[in-house]
Amino acid sequence: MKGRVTLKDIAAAAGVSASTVSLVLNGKIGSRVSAATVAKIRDIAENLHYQPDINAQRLKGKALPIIGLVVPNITNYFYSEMTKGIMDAGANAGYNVILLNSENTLQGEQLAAEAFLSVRVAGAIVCGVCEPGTEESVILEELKRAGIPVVKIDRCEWNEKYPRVMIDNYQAAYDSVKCLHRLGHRKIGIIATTWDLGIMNAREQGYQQAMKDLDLEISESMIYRKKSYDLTDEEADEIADDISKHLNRHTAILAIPGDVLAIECIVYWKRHGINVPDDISIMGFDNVYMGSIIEPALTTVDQPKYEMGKGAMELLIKAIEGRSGAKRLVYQYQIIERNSVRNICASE
Amino acid sequence: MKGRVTLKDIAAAAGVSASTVSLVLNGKIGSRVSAATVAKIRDIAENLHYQPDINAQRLKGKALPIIGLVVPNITNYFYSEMTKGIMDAGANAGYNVILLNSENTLQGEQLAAEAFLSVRVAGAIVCGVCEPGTEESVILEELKRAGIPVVKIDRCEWNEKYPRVMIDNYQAAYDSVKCLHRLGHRKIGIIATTWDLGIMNAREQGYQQAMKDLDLEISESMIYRKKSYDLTDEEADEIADDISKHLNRHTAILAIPGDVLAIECIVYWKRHGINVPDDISIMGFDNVYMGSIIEPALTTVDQPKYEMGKGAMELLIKAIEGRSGAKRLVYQYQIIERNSVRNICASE
DNA sequence: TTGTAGGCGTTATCAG
DNA sequence: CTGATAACGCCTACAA
Repeated sequence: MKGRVTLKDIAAAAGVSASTVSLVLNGKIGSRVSAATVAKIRDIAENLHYQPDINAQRLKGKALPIIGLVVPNITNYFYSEMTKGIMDAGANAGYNVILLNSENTLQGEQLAAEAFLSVRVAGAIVCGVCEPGTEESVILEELKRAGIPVVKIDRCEWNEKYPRVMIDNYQAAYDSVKCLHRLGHRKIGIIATTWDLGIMNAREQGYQQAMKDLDLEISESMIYRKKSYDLTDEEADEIADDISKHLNRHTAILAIPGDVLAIECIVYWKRHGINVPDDISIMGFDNVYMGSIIEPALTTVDQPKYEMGKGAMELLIKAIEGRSGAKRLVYQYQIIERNSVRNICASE
Repeated sequence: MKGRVTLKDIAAAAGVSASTVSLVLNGKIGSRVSAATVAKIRDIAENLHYQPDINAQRLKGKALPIIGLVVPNITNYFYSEMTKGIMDAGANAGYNVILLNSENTLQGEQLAAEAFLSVRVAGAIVCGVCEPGTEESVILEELKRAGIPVVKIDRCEWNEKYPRVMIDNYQAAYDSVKCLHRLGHRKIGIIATTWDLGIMNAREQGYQQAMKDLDLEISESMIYRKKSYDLTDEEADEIADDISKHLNRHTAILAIPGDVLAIECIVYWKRHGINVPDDISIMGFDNVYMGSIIEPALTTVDQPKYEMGKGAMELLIKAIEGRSGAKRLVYQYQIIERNSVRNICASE
């Protein structure tokens, strides 16, 4: 006794066959079923709280109204906001979301791919892992081979074959440097990563190019690198500490891994008596809610997370339904100037 | 051509029947299939990246390894942390999670219930809505009637029939008042809600009782009520503003709806030149990450969100597998003293 | 040691 | 107007 109400139950209650019930409930009656029967069936279905079994429907060729989503970590506001956009756009179109955290791990992403394959999701949205290896594309290929459309979001290469949703990370970093420059900064350091991630490389290149174009000098000592993928671990403190020991090297730091790391630095510096932005300026990336709360409020590059999520879902739905969509959706970023960057020009 | 690899494909490739493949892949061979066949089948399955269709498996009576989860809003750190606990515990046991936001809306929860019914999830975890009405239980009853085990989390009554995971909200609020009292506060106000929510009522009663037991006076004017469910809207500012206009009424405020609201107040007060904790002390609920970042750092009641999520999932799995589990899992809260509450005793 | 048959809930096709 | 029937992919008896 599983309690689920099936077509048969309704058929039995209505004294008709299951196929008639199916016809009625799917509205596929060109005035072929008597009005009385229709009413009775609808009524019973309502009373019994009938919900079609989408698994059985899928067996008959209908796509499952479920899509898979992998993000590194749902606990991070950046991804949860994005996820909400995805879910909302999905709900509008009747799609539900199976959510998985990859923990920035190839294995996590592999597990997600397997789950998606098993579930026979209608499509998948992937915010990829950092861990290097060609295997990531292998996983995506697997989904593709199985006929599951994939849309990548945030973490993707500017040029690649998968449909993807992103901002122009290169240009955003470029503009960030220009912003710092406009505020009078000349010695601009960067917290970069060792991650094998297109968007991080793009941001770093944007930084390099901007520095070059502005005739500013870069030395290796101004480039700090985050190795671990966790933005709030001891390594964050180490980097913050390292920077604080060389305050003369730079007046401003661009934290390209994102706001969470920038915030971690600010917190660390505060604890150690280093003033932001007087002793050091810092600029983040992503525009996370916390950045507007912390003191000083964080200057950052806003990514329209929610909208990007929505866009990704809409793109995916197009792909699922066989309509062609864009190969690349580029959203506008926006530099939000707050108080974590000192205006050197003004103060002199 | 859907691309999915099925048992048949493997059978064809191996030159055996589908049932043999099924037997082998399910390990149900008491030395009944030849080692060579086994090896061949395993090999082919591997190469073809075969993943069983769990929808088809479910039709055969096996429970879907998918559970449903409704939370008010995944964007809120409290719920995302909880969600992570649920997902992690689920992953350990092979369960995936379909996530839905209710937006604190009965309709949202209804939609979730319908989705869960359609998907035939193996079980559901519900963090209920605020909106009043008996309908919530109707929805849960619907799931139950369909044989879908339900575990409630965070938002539940102390005494009710559903298995549930929570802290002792009454006692936590009671202890919060005692904490404020110990720090020298006597005029203690509260931000309560108008929501029809057991946990909020419990917290409010805990506050009332503690005040009584400590011989402290309560006047209606010390009780502010949040009506909307959104903790960061204009109403939050209105309440903060209202409080700021009557600083003589109270030296401390207990924000029982949660940290997010408390933080909103602090931000508002800062913008308006009111000092926390010198002009007013405030204490939150939940222990959200942001609370440790904001200045002054927020004194609050920690709920073990991640562990509660894990516990809920483990409870649910027991229910799914027919093993009996606890009816109520009560986790320990912990008062975390930071700097948003002034120590009046020390400063005199 | 392996194959065949039936059925899970649904839908589509074809009879009645 | 309505009912059988087959099929989707898988699993389990049972038959060979």
